[in-house]
Amino acid sequence: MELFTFLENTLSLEISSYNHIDITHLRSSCATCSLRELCLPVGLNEHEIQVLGDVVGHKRRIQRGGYLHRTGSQFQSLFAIRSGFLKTSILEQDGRQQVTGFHMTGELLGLDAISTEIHTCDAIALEDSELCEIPFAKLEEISSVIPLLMRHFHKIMSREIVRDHGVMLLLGSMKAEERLASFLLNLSRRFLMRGYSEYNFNLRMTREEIGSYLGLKLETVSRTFSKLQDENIITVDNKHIQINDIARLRMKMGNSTCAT
Amino acid sequence: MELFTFLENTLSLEISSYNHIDITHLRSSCATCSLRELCLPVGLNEHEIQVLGDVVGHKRRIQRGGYLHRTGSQFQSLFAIRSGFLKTSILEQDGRQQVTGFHMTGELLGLDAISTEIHTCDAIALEDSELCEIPFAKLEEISSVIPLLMRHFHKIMSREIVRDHGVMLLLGSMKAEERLASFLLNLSRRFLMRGYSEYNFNLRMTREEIGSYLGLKLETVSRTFSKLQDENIITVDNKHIQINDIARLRMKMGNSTCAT
DNA sequence: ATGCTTTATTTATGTAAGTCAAATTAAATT
DNA sequence: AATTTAATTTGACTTACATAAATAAAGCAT
Repeated sequence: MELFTFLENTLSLEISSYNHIDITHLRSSCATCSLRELCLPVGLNEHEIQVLGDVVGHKRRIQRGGYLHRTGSQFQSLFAIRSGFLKTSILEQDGRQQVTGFHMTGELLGLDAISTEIHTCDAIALEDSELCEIPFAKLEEISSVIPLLMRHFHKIMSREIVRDHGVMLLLGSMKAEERLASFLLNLSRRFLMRGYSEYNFNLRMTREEIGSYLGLKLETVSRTFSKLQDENIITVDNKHIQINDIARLRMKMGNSTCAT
Repeated sequence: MELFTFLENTLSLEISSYNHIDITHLRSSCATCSLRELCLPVGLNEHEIQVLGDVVGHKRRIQRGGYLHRTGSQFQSLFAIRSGFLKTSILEQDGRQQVTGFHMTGELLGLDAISTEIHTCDAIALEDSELCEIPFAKLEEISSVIPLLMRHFHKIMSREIVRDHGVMLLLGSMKAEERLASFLLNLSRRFLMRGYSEYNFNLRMTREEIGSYLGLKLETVSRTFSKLQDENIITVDNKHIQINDIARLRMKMGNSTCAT
């Protein structure tokens, strides 16, 4: 039951009506992580869950700093994050780099590679991580016979598009302070959804990686952190962030037009 | 046969091996536009094409300035652009706006709305446009029985994610001149793929809309156009663009590190 | 511990792009 | 064709962020 609560938070979906599904036996298996994202919230029956269980492949461990996949490598599987924290980034010929996302437990990696069956980004673990491999061909096969699974998978892809559009808005029209406020509030919410504190957390990434994601230089990230700290909105201790006044942090994000 | 060439260009896919499919009878029907994007390149058989034809709903005309859909409205269908030119943009409470894309013939709109079944952006015609409605529920239904269609649809969604990541790179790390060069080259390629001149085309959007898409102010867009014109790389006559030296334009885009 | 490397902070200075304002041109409307 | 409205261009000025360089702290191995 606790897991249901967790899932409701993580996925922002109503699953209370699916209490009849016994998922306790899945807890300890690798299937759990992918099922969280892929199957559970959509109310499959016992049989369907079992079918889906078969899709989930090997568990994979990646050490901090290790690559899950590199740009240009062949795509075969999606990866569901069971635990840990990863970044994805694209690298241009000229050395220009852009972090395209930070990813945590329950999220799905590899959606960009479906297009050409070649990975378009590097996925690097920012802390030791565990992933479940989901062979994509199998997933598609099974989607054909479990409509709700297909539907849910489409929603996951669509959600990624919506997220990207949000980042485009951020990069296209926000100032440094607003970007950082958005970023912190986004992390805060995601930690909360996973049962961690929304006010106290450790950043897994460097200032440079934050900067790359937000379209800022690391110095600007650092300076902006300091500024928010001076205003007693947050407390920064190296990688540890404490949000002291989430309301004011939200205001920082909200009205760019008012901000001077 | 000419249509095949067109499709190969448009979709960057090899369809020459599917010459056995007779698609001439589809030409004049509304189905054509959606089939272009959805079905043809993946080599369906006659029967499958017919099944797919049933998915395609009404043709819809939107006048210049008209809305295809608004943020917050209920999602039911994807729309394939049969002709015309549209923009999509998201609008925040505080008035901040971001153009998330410009869309032309053969492209598919509405993917972002699958997630919540509510449109997350406005879609506005920048010139009189014709669209084919594709009820999404039907599309999913049929995907179940035509694996190649499902596969292709997934690739389309994935391609949108890849595109968005490209825009994130642009917004996150390029200078005004590089952004505009990228933008023009992107348009150029897309016009070429549709059989139009790659060196001469008319912009359908205003400087302000370009600026919104590229994270720049309209004055900066205008100034940068003028600068590229001074260097004889392009000729700008209001909305008409002529690319005089595509190689140098590519260089403008390429090496941000070298550019001073 | 000790040094060595990476990461983070801080300050001063420079620059690309934003802002404001005004003139010009094009497009829409009557 | 006349009038209004919107779009574009250009110049002068300001600012937010980048760049650069020096310092400090943290992580990691020896």
